[in-house]
Amino acid sequence: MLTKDELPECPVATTVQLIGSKWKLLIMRNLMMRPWRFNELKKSLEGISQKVLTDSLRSIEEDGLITRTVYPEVPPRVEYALSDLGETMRPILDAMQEWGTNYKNGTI
Amino acid sequence: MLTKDELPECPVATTVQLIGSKWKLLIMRNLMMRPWRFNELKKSLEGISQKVLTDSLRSIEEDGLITRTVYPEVPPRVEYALSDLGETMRPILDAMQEWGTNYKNGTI
DNA sequence: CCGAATCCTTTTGGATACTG
DNA sequence: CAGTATCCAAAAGGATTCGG
Repeated sequence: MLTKDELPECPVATTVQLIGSKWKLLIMRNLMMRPWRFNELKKSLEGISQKVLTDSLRSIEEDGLITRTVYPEVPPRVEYALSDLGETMRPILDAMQEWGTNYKNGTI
Repeated sequence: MLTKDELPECPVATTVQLIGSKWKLLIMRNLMMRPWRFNELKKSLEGISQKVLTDSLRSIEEDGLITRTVYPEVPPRVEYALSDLGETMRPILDAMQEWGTNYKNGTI
């Protein structure tokens, strides 16, 4: 979570600070559907390395956007899910999804 | 402008490909208000270097999101403005602005 | 004023090997 | 399965200089 003195003046800049990068946005897009396991995310996000995925997940977890649940099984199972805060970002992802759809359609 | 075979399947990925980076989003946020001059943008975007600003502007210009107009004066004046396509991204930036506002307010 | 070009540092990220 | 650790290559980014 960002502390108060790290928050930029502009609200957009605040948002950008949390999810203004390629992989974080794509991870959030996935988690908008349902919880995902680590390797599931890795397969889905074509081209991402394990390191980058781990780092990205840690970062947005620290920012309180997602939760990480470890199920003590063998083999281990770890699930990533949206937090309540992360859920509030849905309108942003929806807007991006709609724009991308129209763009590909040639509607715009 | 992206060609058809460069477009990813997911609409969000398409959008991310165009504006999924810190500075591009902040540039678009500014241009949502009105056209801006180069040095004006540079002053507004605290911490950006001339090179990064130039590169970012070229990139989103090539993608058709903004226009670049050179006024043949002395000293030269160059204005960057939203294209019609760029204008259609307003809902995305609006969603980010609203989220950032609520986040800073502690409303969420 | 608005860059392009160059050089150089810093950061990011991929590959691999290893672990509970 | 879900990581961590290490090393190294690639890319991004800063500083500076120069030009129309």
